[in-house]
Amino acid sequence: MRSGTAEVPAQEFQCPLMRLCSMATACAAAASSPAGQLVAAHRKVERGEALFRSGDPFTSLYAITTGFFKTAVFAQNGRGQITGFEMAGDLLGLDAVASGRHTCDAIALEPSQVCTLPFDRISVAGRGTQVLHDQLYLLMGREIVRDQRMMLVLGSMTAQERVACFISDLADRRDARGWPRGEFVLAMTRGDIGNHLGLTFETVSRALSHLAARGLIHIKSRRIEVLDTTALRSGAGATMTRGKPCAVSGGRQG
Amino acid sequence: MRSGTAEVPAQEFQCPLMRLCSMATACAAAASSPAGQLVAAHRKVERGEALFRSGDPFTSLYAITTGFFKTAVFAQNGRGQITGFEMAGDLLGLDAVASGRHTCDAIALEPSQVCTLPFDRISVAGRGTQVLHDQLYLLMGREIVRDQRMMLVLGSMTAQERVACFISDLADRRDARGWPRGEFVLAMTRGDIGNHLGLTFETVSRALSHLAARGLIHIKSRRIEVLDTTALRSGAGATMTRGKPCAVSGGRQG
DNA sequence: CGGATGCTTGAGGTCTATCAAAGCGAGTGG
DNA sequence: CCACTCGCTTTGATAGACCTCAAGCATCCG
Repeated sequence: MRSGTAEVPAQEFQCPLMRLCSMATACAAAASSPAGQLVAAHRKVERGEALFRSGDPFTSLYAITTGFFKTAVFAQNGRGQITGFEMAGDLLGLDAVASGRHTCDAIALEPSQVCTLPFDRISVAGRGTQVLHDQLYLLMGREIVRDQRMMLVLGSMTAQERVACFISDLADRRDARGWPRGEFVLAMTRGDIGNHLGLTFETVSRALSHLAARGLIHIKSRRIEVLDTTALRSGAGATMTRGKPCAVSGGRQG
Repeated sequence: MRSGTAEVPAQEFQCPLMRLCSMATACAAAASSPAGQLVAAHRKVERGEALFRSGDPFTSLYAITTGFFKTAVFAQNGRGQITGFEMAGDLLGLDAVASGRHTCDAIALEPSQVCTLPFDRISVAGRGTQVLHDQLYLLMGREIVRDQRMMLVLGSMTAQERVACFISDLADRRDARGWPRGEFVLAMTRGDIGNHLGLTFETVSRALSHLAARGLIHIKSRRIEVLDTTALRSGAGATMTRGKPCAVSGGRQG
């Protein structure tokens, strides 16, 4: 009920972490405490505003109900790396579980709305029931798998493959939410994409143009149309030199 | 015996996840079940052997007591990416929490020994106490932070910086275990390092040679001696063109 | 001792970064 | 409403970092 009041039914999520939310609510109810105590509040984040920043104390997890975020970690020298783009239905804040402080910035790319989930209360509520813990394990485990997949992209793919993967990943995530996967509008700049993929914005632009020239996608600035999902997903290897079946010596998998 | 491993008591851990182990034991005891039920068994893994492989069903977490592992994820096309090198005191298997199946291979680089922690039993044991859950959250959270830091390395550093970071990270991790951080023997090949860092083994070799020429380290094949920790850690930017304070446009925080 | 595997180093090619300029779009103010 | 500005995008030319190919050496092991 929590986020069911807004006006954009198509692109909005009732409660992105429905399971977690309802679990939490159920737990809270079971513990005879008001549900509102667990799912504290909805918070609006303006475009360009930070939901939290690296170094901020860890208070809550945030479930995105509407909008789009980017998360970025930073090195001492100031260099930054966008570790991911999160959309409605995604969870933000898991980076802070370990140290009690956030290790990345979360910045809204669009006017967004999140559902605040105070972590300590989740913990307390979960004490009675295993379900909540299981759900959190699942979410953290997914984050680990996602990050490792990203390492594969960054470590072993050419520019064009990275961009192709990026687009097809976005499409897949939209699909998983029941949104049209064929066409959409990018919420981030070429610069952001490039940073995320370890490329410059010019290279991203060129890669997109090239993918379009090959007929895999159609682009008009931020507007993307996916024409050949299969080719995109397969990495879209084109004039690739790299990409030998290679490696990881030592094991099998020659 | 290859790299001076075995029979060196200094390099061994009683139980790497001491906290988790003892917690588990305590919990089990509290639940009036034999402790041996939680920490099932110690298992030996030969050099080159897999502790588990991608696709294997998730049964346990593994705490390394002795030895060295590499973990690698694979793409459909067979390309692999080494996501990390794990040493005594590290935990293996968190990749499988989300899906119930392992998403990477874990291969021993040395004769190793692990402590098996059946996950379902941990869950059950944790039902009563929060401590065990907290410990697991901590460990998973650390994995997330580590992976994201690796994304920063892969996405924004030059070859030489990556190698410098790699070496200094190894040194730090040895230090954290009370081992001499100044000199050690690499358990992995140049090829493995290169794969992990998104480079070729030739480039790794050259980068190491260059770092040695600059006096930051001393190398003799696998034997490493760290001479200038500070310079190494600072990324060791040398003839770097990349690496402007740059980025992550969009938000502000120029 | 010979073979195998891994490491080093060199030469040349290629992908991607860098530098540069022009087109486009959206928001602003006159 | 239009000119203007500013940020984003596209595209080109050039340079540089890293990969590829290749040969020689070191180390390990049967």
